[in-house]
Amino acid sequence: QQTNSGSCSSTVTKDGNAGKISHSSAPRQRKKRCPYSKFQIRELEREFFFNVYINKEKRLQLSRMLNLTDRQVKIWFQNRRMKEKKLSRDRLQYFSGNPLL
Amino acid sequence: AVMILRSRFLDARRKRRNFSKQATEVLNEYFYSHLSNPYPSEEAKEELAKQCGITVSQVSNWFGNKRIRYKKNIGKFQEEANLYAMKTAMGATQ
DNA sequence: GTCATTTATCATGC
DNA sequence: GCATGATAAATGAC
Repeated sequence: QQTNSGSCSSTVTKDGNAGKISHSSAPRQRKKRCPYSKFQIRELEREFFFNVYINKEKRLQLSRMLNLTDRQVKIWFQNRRMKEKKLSRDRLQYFSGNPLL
Repeated sequence: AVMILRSRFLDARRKRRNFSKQATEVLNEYFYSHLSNPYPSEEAKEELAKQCGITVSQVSNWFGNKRIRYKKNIGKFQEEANLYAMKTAMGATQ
């Protein structure tokens, strides 16, 4: 597929909320979903294979290497664990209807 | 042999198939009759899944997609909403 | 931490 | 060409 182009690059620009103290009706919007690159996914999956739970040090290390925030890495592991659980459920259901076992 | 089953499993997961007309009918009936709170409980999801011949996850997916797409363009679903409102009204008076 | 969601994106059907 | 189902980021309840 395509590699991530400019719109999602999380290079240095963090949340652009510098200076604005406009409280009350602050329309701070939800962060736009930005699909990760193949390289990012590969590295995340590699670490997930070693340990499903990642510690703080490796998380910081990974986030720097992949140009992601530690929050993003943390959430990726949470979602990945949920995905693994669902995969297990689906496998069980699929093979329990035993087609050819 | 194991590899074949594994690949078949992966393919079955990825290939999308539209639900049957009856299944969509059942889901829409529930959705529009609970339009003020279209969040079926876990038990309701299981019942819907059984009626539709699909999994609970598929029911959750359907409601997730339906809620966001309805909210995003209510006008497009107005006709459909009226249809099912009429349908449930007919069922209630008989 | 889990887990049901929201939202955008992907992949397919037709 | 969009409609539709499934999946991938992101949030929030608990």
